Amino acid sequence: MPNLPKAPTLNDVAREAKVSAATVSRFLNNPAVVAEETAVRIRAAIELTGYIPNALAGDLASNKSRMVAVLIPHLEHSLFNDMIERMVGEMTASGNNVMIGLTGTSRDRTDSLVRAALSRRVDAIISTGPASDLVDSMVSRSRTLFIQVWELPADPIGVAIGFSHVDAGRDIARFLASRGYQRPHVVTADSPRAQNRREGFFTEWQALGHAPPSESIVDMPTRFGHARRVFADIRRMDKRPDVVVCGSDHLAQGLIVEAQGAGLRVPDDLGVIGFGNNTIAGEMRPTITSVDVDGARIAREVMAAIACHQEGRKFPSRKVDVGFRLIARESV
Amino acid sequence: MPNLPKAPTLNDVAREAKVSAATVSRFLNNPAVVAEETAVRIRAAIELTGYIPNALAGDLASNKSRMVAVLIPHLEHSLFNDMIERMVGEMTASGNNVMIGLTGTSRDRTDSLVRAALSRRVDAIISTGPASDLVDSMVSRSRTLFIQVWELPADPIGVAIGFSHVDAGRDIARFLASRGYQRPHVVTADSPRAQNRREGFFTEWQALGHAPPSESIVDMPTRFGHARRVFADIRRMDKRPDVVVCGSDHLAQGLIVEAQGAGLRVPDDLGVIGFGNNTIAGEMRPTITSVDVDGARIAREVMAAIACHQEGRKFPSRKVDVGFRLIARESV
DNA sequence: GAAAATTACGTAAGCGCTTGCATCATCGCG
DNA sequence: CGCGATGATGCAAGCGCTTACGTAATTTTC
Repeated sequence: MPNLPKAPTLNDVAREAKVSAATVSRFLNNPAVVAEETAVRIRAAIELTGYIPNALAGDLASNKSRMVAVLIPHLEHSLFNDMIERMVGEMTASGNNVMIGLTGTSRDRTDSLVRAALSRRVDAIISTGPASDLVDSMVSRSRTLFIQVWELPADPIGVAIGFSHVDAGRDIARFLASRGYQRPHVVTADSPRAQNRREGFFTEWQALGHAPPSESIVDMPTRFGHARRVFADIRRMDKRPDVVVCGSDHLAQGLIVEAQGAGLRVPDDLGVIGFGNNTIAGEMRPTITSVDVDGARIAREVMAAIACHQEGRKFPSRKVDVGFRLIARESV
Repeated sequence: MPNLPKAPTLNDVAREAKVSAATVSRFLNNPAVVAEETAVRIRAAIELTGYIPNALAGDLASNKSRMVAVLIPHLEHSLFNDMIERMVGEMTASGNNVMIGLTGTSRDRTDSLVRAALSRRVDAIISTGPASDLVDSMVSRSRTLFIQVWELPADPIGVAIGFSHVDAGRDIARFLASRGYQRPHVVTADSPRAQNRREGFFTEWQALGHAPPSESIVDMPTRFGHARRVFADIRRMDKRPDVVVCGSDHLAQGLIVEAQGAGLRVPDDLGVIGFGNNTIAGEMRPTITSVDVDGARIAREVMAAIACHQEGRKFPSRKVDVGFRLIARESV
């Protein structure tokens, strides 16, 4: 850290270019409005001074931030990484910066991250988690757009872009029943979404005339490493399940490894179904049957919602159901 | 979006609490300096108005931002996620917000993300990638601390916290030689770090009197899915390798799956060694021999460097070598 | 009990930008 | 040729905070 004099400001550039600060500002934000010869001088001055605009000042003055906050539970083993990666990429491309927050499963942490985001006057907060009343009240007093993704709450705070996890659970149940499975074992993580899928599955499975499935609970996030314990649970049971319903493809992968390690063949001796359609689902041997969620679509809708919001228009719908697709592969 | 009147400001709170704005500001930044009875009134006023400080204004006035930018190539399949997750967690805990940037492998993207970060006057930029001259010049004119992690450039721009990838490659070579392997196959990604490890491996392997290893090149990031092609490469060779050196544990995992799928036993028929000591390395069957990098240590050092910088002290060293540990497990 | 130190708070000058309004040429057009 | 448009720029008032400095009241010290 050399002992720098002080970062050049708009005024320094203006003086150098022999124009007013206002003109430089206009040049920066909308080059078309300044005369070409002036623009040339300004460009030279910027080059010469090494000027980098102070976004803090700019955002304060213009009352907008071109920043978006993304709140997710985890980075490692996250079902959302693919979608997040897309969103972050597109946001950056459209000139927004992304502030990231890891909420874990703690409500307090979420609250304080929302507060921090609001404090920086982000244009939007994208959240994968449930929102507390506090979040609701903070957000609704603000000018920030709150976007919930990967689920569809009954009455979203701002905009929700996702799908019904209950329906996903239901469809998995139907699918397994159609394949003739008799004794599914359901692995559920301690998250609202996973609970919803479980509920959808259990309800439908029993509606189809079966006995309630056996189940295991794992903590968040649903990882590869949980497989060992889950598999042990299964081996200990009197009536062995014939298929395992997993909350993520990584867990499914783990189960396949465990099963094979124990000499079982997948799917012949034990079926395994994942969730999220992670790229590994199609790459594993056997390939993993999974539920695909169109992360790219979600990202696009999110971008559209943000664009609307930034331009002052209102996003057409408060809820966008992007659906899901069950992808049958080899593991079931 | 209700048509809100306008967010409450410090002045609104001050008026409500019947004190000056300065006092409220002091209360917010250093509660100890205001009298308790005043504090009570201020708290009530904040509660009543639903005031959320405007960090944009605060940061501008105080010329600090309590924001840190983290630049990584990818979110999916990243070797760094574990470290990043830790860092983000600690930063948030210490009151810093994190801006995230995905650089991919593009230098331009990196440059513009650095510019964006500087524009927001972040306190520090943490980067896992190589830094261009442009980055160097932008950063060194600024008051922002540039921290390179996971590697140790000869002459870091700011502070570097990492280890020698050449040494890691060398140690892997020694280890495999000591285990009696004869024909390693090296899988290298198109990244500077991976190249360094490759170089270290090749140099040492040949110094030990062996013929140069065979190799495959994969693109970034080094994923599970690359295994299929790499394994095909291997099967096509006249003299089959007896061990595969992978750039990540995910790739190693993929190779194990492929090898087993082809009826080979790991490690008896083919050894596999990973890199990064991801949690799956210890959970896979067989468990994966890998190189552990102490992400927690890196995160701590990063935090320390940032703390120093924010408090105006200088960080004791420009380079911190956190080393690495080869962890022998079952796959080799 | 007076001087010195301390505590609690207000005043006001910025921080570096944006933007509505005013100004002044220049230009088209009847 | 005169006048409203149009275009390019400057002026100056903020945006919502922080903080050096100053002041008045209270406490300490000898």
